[in-house]
Amino acid sequence: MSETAAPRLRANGYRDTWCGQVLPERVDSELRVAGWVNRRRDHGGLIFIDLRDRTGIVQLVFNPDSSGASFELAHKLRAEDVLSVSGKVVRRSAETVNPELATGEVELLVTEGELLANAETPPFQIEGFSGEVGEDTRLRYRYLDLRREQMQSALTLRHRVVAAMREFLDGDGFLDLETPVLTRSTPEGARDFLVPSRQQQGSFYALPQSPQLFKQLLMVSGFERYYQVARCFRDEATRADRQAEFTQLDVEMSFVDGEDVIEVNERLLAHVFERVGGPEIEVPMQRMCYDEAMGRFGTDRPDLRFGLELVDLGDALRETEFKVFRSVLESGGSIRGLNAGRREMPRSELDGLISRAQELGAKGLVWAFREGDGWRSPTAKFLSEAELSDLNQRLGAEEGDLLLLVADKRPVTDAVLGQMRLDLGEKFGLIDENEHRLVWIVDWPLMEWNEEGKRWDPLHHPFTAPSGDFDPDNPGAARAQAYDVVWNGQELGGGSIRIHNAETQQAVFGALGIDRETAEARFGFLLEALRYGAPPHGGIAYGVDRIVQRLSGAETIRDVIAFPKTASGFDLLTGAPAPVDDLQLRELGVVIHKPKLAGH
RNA sequence: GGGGGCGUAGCUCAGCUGGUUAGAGCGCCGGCCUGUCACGCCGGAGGUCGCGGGUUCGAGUCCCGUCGCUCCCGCCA
Repeated sequence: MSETAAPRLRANGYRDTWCGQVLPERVDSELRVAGWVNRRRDHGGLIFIDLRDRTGIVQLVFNPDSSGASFELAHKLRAEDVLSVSGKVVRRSAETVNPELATGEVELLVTEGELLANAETPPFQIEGFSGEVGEDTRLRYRYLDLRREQMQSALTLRHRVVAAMREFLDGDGFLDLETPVLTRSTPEGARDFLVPSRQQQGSFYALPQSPQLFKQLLMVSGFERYYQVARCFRDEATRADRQAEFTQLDVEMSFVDGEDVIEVNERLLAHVFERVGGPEIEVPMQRMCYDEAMGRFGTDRPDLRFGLELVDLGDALRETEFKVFRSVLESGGSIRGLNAGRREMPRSELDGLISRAQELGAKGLVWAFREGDGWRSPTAKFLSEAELSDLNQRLGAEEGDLLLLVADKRPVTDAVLGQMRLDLGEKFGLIDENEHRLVWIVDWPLMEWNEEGKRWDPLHHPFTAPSGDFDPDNPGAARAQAYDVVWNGQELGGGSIRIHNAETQQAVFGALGIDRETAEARFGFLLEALRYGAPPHGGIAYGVDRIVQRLSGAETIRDVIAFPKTASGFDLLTGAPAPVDDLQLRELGVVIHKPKLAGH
């Protein structure tokens, strides 16, 4: 259970030793331990209690001869009662050693015991139950769920990760500085959590989506190297790897270029992984251009542990008679595909792939098995022999290989095939869980065209510095001084060099469709600060929860957060969010038009 | 906002094509038990089948609505 050495204990009336430290070298010594009753085995004339604290479990033995009055106590003990006992450490006879237990060679022969607290029967068994308790029950009684060894380990690991981050940054001259949690709403990006102001009725604070602007201001202020373990808030739907409230390691440095930031961060990651027993990191880490990542994997966070790479097929179909492909190519779209390898797949599963492709935004999916020089596929009859043979060649198809093709606008083909590649990689067991691939994604576009909104959106955020001069008339051509670090297909962190002069910042705002007045109203303080001597600066932000999730092997981010919320944002333990009384609302000047009572 | 899955004892689940008294394992309670470690043995209690409505002679089962949990899509600069 222990992830760190237990701290020294001052001997007191309750205990002088941790449960996990009742080890063979203590045989014959008298000691006192305290903890929770993990399990009791009452044999009538002999009672065994497994006593648990955060360091582990030790077996207590009560018998009428040596335990005296505490024998009667032991008989009444129930699961999760809190107990302090003293006694003598004795070696177990060879046949009663429990090799499953770190303390299994010894046991504590109890002479005195004190019941510190009675426990009601817990709603679920803390230990010794092989099934998986439903998550809502776990969250409703999270303080009990957290007693489980798995959760103790996860949160201890989380502590160690954050401690290692601090240790590294402290040693490298970074200052841990705090920034406000009550801040200003910026309507771009994710929805803000708003906090009504009592003193300025009708006005609202917003909880920060990140400390981005404040850390830039700290650079203007000359702190040069800053970090913060910062709680961030986004009022968006949650996912297995997303919570509305999450923790970020936020880092910013002055007088640096992208290489400097990457160098520091490679050392940071190597240090953290080394400290917590994560996979070894080779420095310098692999780098991949954004365009290459999109081209080969259809995503800006590629999982490099397996192949199934995407292939451009448009050139093989320039002259095609197949109307579907033809119209896509004529309207500037792309045809891309991947070779899933030699797979048997019944028709029902192939239909499932089509549904999945449609769910991901494709209009359809072409599947085919290479057969001779051609295809076995419903689509084969629409394509010429030459085209089929060319496609087979481009996809590296061998006899029987399953080929998947999507025709659409480039972002759609990438998104669909990129996700299907991951689905298939998992389905076919192509991912070696022991392999770890970290990669920097570099050379990003600064902006991408938002077809729906008919405007340019930043790929990172509007404060990212362009590479070289920025041409406001051709924003799509601009590249960004940005870098994301990706681990096995998950983004651990992302950052950039920031714009450090007001003119460039204005020009970028302009290209993003934020006019001068709006920019002044929302970001005037930043533009102003940039005019007072801002050093070149940049940094990065890491998703702490995701890093810990990965390191612990947890299925969801919720398993490494002490008190997470459900998918719909409820805290099942406290009942938040909850209605407030009218007086509070009146003081805030808030009027509720449609009171929606929580169904909790 | 949309789609899928789930909701039956404290927990994890089974419950067929609608049918008579809704089951199992664990836990819990009582008894017995001096070497167990998922202790064992005997006995027992425990159910608003999420909630509301409908169909039916009859609903855990079918239909509609609703609430909750979860996964996915949208969203997440």
